[in-house]
Amino acid sequence: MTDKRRHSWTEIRDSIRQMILDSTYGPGDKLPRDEEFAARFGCARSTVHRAMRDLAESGVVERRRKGGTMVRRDPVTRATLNIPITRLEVEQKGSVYQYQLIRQSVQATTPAIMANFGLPEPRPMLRVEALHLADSRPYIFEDRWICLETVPEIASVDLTRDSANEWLVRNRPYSRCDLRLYARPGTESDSEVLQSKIGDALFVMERTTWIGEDPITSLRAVAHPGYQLVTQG
Amino acid sequence: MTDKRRHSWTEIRDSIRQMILDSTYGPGDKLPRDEEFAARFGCARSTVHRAMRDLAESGVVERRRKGGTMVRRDPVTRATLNIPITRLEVEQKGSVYQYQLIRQSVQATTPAIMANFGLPEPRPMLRVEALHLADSRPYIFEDRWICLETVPEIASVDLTRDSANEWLVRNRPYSRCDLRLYARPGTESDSEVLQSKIGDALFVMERTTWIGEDPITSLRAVAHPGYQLVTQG
DNA sequence: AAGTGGTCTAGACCACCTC
DNA sequence: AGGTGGTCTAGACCACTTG
Repeated sequence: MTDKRRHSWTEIRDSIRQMILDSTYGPGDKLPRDEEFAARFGCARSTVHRAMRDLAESGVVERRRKGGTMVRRDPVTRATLNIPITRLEVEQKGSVYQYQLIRQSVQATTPAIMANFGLPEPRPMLRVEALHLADSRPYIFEDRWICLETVPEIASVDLTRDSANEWLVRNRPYSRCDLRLYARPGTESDSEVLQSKIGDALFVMERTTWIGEDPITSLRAVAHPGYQLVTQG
Repeated sequence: MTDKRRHSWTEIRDSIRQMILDSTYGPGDKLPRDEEFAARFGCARSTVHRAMRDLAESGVVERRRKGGTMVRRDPVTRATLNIPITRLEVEQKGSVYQYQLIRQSVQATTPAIMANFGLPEPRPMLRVEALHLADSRPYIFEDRWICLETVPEIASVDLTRDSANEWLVRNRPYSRCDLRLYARPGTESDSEVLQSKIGDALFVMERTTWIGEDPITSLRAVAHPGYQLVTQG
């Protein structure tokens, strides 16, 4: 009796991936149309589509309407970073979380922030500097700019109690997020808030978000010495 | 005349997301079944499914068979890191790429590497230390361990010519990848390969990959001072 | 203009998990 | 054991983009 089990999209994805590794289809080659694959595998076109979407998301192939499906010339390793709300990150380590608002004012954007957002002209935004603490020790210092035109409600949030980080994550979805990670030697002003030494290697995360074309927030988060960003996928 | 346009899954996703932001459904709440939503929106269940899958992938909801769909209590920001082959990263900046093999030998895994892989016992692996250069200047130094049982073919690759980075990405798919990012002060041995100064803030990426349960490779990549990891999504 | 991937439908069955 | 999400099918139409 023949195996009448239906083809699963993961099987089909793995078969196609194997053909790519086999060099049946090399970098830059055009793959057969979904319909063609469906006929070969004896499954529905939508099942091939599901498999292809997975390969596209993981960076193995590139798809274009009318253009077809190509094997990517430059394979990439894709990793998903989960960036939790800082309070939860601290609490999940079993530490006590505290938060301190350091400064808050409306200022015109600096050239660096304008560059982050891609704005041609300066714009007044709410600048918030705040410190997150774990077990009463500095954990992350954040210097954040929030666009008042896009997020007017932020003006009525009591930022001495609730962190802008948490309020924004819970209340403002974003459609685009730029991220920049690097190491930087600690400065004198870092040492004041983070209790670090001048020259310490500090881990910095810069994040800028938009909803549609409208800027939401741009922030630079500087972590205490020894901080690690971990992901598993 | 009524609008007969079909509902798109993005519209439905946005509607559901809006209800969550509206607190129609709060953190931890159970959402209606997909079928129920389909009836309300007047669309097929699979369209609701498509919308829900997107919300689940972006960390807004959590789904379980029989358990239903819940609004996540702890919203997370998810960002996808694209980690290209180092050669391409250098070339895309318009620089000239070079590669130098520094050391290569079979050694028993150190406790740190065993911990990365979750191995209970030491195991012989190929250790490769290599330097990637951009315009003749040190770019990234990598210290890599490759499991000879999982990747026996690596023994026949000429690692003086081709980087293990490139060979593995092109030839070995992985099913799991752990990533750890942090900043570290430069040591004396860093300064030898990276032409950095002792105490410089260096950006470090540690990556460990498996295929199924089998270890593939674990590496620590130390970047030159000033390196930035950038993503856009 | 036409070919390709993207989406939507309606229905069926399956697999997992909680109840 | 039963309810829920996950998958698969077959078919249709749509939208993008390239030849």
